[in-house]
Amino acid sequence: MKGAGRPGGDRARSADERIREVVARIPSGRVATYGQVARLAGLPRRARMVGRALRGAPAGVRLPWHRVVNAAGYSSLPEGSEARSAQLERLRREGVQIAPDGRVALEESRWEPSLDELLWGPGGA
DNA sequence: AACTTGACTAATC
DNA sequence: CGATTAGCCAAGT
Repeated sequence: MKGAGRPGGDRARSADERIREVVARIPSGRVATYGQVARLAGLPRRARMVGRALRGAPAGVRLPWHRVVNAAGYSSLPEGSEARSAQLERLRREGVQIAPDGRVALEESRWEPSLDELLWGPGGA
């Protein structure tokens, strides 16, 4: 049969799936950047794909999407949008410091997964 | 099938 | 600091 494999190789889960897994591990009170998530998901330089994955994430899949901000420390959601304020609101509630202009204190709150944390997810045990 | 968009980013000017 | 450029690539037109 011809439909044996997924395009791009079936040795791994889909990119979207891996991205979601990474985002799901970001601890409360911490934030990660799109590029960082991409890298951790094994997709270096594909930051845009992270945004696409989150945007297309079904409502049923509850992910801490609000813990992902851009490399400059700002929400990448449209300025003035409800989603944007919701994101900052949630982060604030988790204890993340946010400047008056909406910039997240990346230097202080960036998630730096330890080796243990990384091995934790995929059937680590 | 060509072209544009976009929850991005790092480098350069 | 802001503007541009180049890299990236799935989806949408």
